[in-house]
Amino acid sequence: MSSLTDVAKRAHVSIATVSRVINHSDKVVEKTRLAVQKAMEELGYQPNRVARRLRQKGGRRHLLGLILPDIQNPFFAEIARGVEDVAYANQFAMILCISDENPTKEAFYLDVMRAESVDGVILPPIAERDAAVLKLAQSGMPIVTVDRTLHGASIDTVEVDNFQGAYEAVEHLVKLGHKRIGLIAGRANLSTSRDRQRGYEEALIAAKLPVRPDYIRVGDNKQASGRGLADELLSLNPRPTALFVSNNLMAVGALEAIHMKKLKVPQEVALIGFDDLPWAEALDPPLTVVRQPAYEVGRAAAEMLLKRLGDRSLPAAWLRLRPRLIIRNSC
Amino acid sequence: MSSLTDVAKRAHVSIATVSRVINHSDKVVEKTRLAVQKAMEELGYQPNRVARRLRQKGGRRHLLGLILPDIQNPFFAEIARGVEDVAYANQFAMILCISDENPTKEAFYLDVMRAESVDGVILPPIAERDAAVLKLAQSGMPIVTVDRTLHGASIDTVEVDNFQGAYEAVEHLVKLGHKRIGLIAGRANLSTSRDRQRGYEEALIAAKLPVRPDYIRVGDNKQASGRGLADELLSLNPRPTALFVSNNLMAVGALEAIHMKKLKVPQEVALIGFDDLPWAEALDPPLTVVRQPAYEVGRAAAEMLLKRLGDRSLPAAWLRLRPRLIIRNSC
DNA sequence: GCTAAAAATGTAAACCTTTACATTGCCTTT
DNA sequence: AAAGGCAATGTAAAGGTTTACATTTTTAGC
Repeated sequence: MSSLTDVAKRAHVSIATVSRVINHSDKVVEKTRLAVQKAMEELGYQPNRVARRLRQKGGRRHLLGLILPDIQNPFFAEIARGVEDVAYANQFAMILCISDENPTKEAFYLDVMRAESVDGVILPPIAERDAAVLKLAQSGMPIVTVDRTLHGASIDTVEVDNFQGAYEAVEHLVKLGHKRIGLIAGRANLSTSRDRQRGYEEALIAAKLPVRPDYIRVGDNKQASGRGLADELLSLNPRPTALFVSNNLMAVGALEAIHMKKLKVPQEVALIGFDDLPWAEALDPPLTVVRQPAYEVGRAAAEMLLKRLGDRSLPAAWLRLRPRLIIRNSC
Repeated sequence: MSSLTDVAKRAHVSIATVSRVINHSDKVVEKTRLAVQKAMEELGYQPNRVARRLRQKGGRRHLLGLILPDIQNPFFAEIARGVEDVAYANQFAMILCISDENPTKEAFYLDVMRAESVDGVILPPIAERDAAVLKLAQSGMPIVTVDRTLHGASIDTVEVDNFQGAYEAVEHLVKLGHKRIGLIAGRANLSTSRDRQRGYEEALIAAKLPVRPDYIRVGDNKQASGRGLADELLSLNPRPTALFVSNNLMAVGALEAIHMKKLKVPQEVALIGFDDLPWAEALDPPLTVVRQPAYEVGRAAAEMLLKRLGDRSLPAAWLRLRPRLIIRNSC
């Protein structure tokens, strides 16, 4: 692996000049620049990003971090695509780490981000008060939170109107005549879960329907918990005629539970999930969902981060995107 | 951000000693070690990974790269989980990049890996002869290829017996009495696609059935192409009574096409996909698939890489895992 | 208590950049 | 023709770590 020194020797100039050619090619006279470029080419020289980052303090390192709680959730995967597209278009590399909804792991990867000195980090915080994220933000690392709200600091944020999405979903069920609507809520301690639950409750209240605590179960956003809790809800007497499920994976789980109980969808149970799935059409039946614009969330977050990198003094931005109810055949 | 020097000063020792405490705490006497650890704690010291990597040449940098062609494909996402679990258990950070099946992008990220000087890289090569990967491998970077074979170098590999999986799938269809079996093959230029096609053909030949070129379509592994090609195949006259689809996303697409044509599965068309899906149970109908042990592929690859990091002189290892036919209701 | 060996610790160079500051060389002005 | 100014280039330090080698301290054997 050739270094600056090798190039400098070959081009008969100093390393400073080579460095200048690489970075701000202005202060170098044409002839020298060409000689250096020729030497770089001949040696197949590639700047060492590690050394560069060690030296460079606040600069653009063209590296951006994304920490996701669960890569197997298509919602997050779609966010990743959005971020990546913007990053790549701007010659930024995106490195992705998986925190697995595990605070220790998140802290570990936040530290990796700091230590690798990425330019900025995008992440859905694991908890509403996430000390590790806050600490990194306070240390001056540009951070954009997505999907979930973080309390305790003013940080760039892109989120979706979860309340609205849930409200519309439940309203839709009400309009279809459902009076007993169950909720499988998402992990507590997540702003999204709470907002969706609030949307559910308010929609019921607006329809003058009772909010029955026994119709509300709290899951962990995983498929298995959706299955288990749907099973519980559907064993109730009288059982709910409709279920609103607060996340995509749990919705699939609920569907499995319904199939296991051999109930007909939507005749015996209606089902609405939060988050779309690329194969929602192919499910049995095609699933009605509240679609979050996940790709746009990712794009917007990356753009926001890039903007902040350009000007650190910008006030914290807050973008709230609107979800959309996609009606298929499950209710 | 405190540095080695700060810790050294505070503990009244030299930076070398501090470094030793951090790395191989053997050569340091108990008392000193405690003093250093105390100082580190008080200062909240965290080693600077960038500086560390700059210095450390062949050593363990505790950073490992994974480049995946498509994060939205659950198969790859599952591999990522496998790799991540092993990495994390060994205090390695895993950084993940998305090449999007795009050679330019792959080359870009390979360069990022080199430049960030990760300890090693795991990836399914985008093409069978992937010059960029070969070049990086030749430069001494430990590489483990997964899922797909790379020609032109002896490199650690973890793959799945694609031939066998496809053979069993088609054999199963034959046993059920199907005589006209269509194939939606995967992207050309991928070893997996070819092996699966070979399995399909040999199974037909073994059953003394003709291999009809018009029953074979080549897709790009994306959902949309599965939909389109299934539509084409099912418009043929006589149309195939069964489809074997060479990847999960295309299988979902095929399912959509079948639904659009209002054909009954499995009565009118049987369907088998390659790669399982976490929600295959909830599809209409639950999809029969050849399940690849993706998680194990990831785990094995990471373990292989870690092993190689321990001893560079090891001969290239080659692990072939067996897929399993999971019979559900689509045939 | 002295010496030699072993163990612990310290010193300084190296890794590859970037960049402040110094130097060189050329051009313009009087 | 000399001086001053400016543009181009060079020199060297710094960034935080690891590590070969040098030095100091401890231990053991007598």
